[in-house]
Amino acid sequence: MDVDPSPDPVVAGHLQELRRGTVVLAALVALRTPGYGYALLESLNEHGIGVDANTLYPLLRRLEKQGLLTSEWNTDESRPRKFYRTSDEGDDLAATLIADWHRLDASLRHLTEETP
Amino acid sequence: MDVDPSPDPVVAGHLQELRRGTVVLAALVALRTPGYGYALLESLNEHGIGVDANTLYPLLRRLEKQGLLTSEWNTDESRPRKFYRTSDEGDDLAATLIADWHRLDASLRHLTEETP
DNA sequence: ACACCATAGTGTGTGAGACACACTATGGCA
DNA sequence: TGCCATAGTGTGTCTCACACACTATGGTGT
Repeated sequence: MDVDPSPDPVVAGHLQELRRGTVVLAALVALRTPGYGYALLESLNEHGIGVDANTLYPLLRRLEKQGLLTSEWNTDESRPRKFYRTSDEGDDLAATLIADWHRLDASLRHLTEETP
Repeated sequence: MDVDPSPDPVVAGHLQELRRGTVVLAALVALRTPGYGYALLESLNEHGIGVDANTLYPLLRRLEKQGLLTSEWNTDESRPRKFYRTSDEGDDLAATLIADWHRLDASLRHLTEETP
C-alpha cells in the first residue's frame, strides 16, 4: 500500500513534468530569505519538493542570469558559500506563478468535475 | 486591468514550464469521455489550459504510444476524425498526477506561509 | 462550378531545460 | 591522515514544446 516512487519510468516521467515549474516557484519563494544552494536543496526535499542537486544548481545559476535571483559569496566563515536572494523581479514572477498555479488548479478541478 | 499574457519572454517561459505537466493531466482527464484532437484543443483552451495545436497533436500521439490513450478512426461521418480515449493505465496515471498535484499544492502553501 | 477558408491531422526540424555523470575542493572527525 | 559530508562547477544527452510546412476535406460564397 506504499506509494512506490517510480515503478514505471513513464509514470515517473510525467510526475516529473508536473513538478518542473514548481521547483522554480519554490526556489523563488524560499529565497525571499537568503540561503545557499545546498541548504535550499535539503529544505526543498524536506518540504516534499523532490529535486536533485544536478537540477537545482544549474537552475539557480539560470535564475540568477535571468535577474530573478542575486548572489554573493559569503567568505566570512571558513567555508565559502554562495548565498542567493530573490530579487524584486523574482518576487514579481513568484506572485505571477502563484496566481497561475491557482488558475490552473481551478481549471483542473473544473475538468475533473465535468467528467466524474 | 487585463492580465497581459506574455510581456516578458522570461516570465512567459516560466509560466509555460508551470503548465507543462498539467496539459497531460488535463488531456487524460478530459478524454475519459472520448474525443478528437481538434475539439479537445478548443475545449482545453476554453477551460484556461492554454495549449497550442502543434503541442497537443504530438502530445496525443506520445500518450498513445505510451499506452495511456487509445485511438480509433471514426469514419462513420463524412470527415474522418481520430478519436482518443483514456486507457485504464491513463486513468491510473491521472489519479497519481492529481494526488501529486495536491501534494505539491500543500508543499507550496507551506513554503509561502513560512516566508510571508 | 470552383475558389477559398475553417477544420483536422501528419511530419520534420530546432532550441531550451532537466537530469546524469564526472569532477574539484574543503572542513570535520575517527 | 584518510575518509565522508558538504558545496559547487562543467559537460553531455535526451525529451519535449513549439514553429513551419504540408496534405486533405467539407462548407460557403460568387
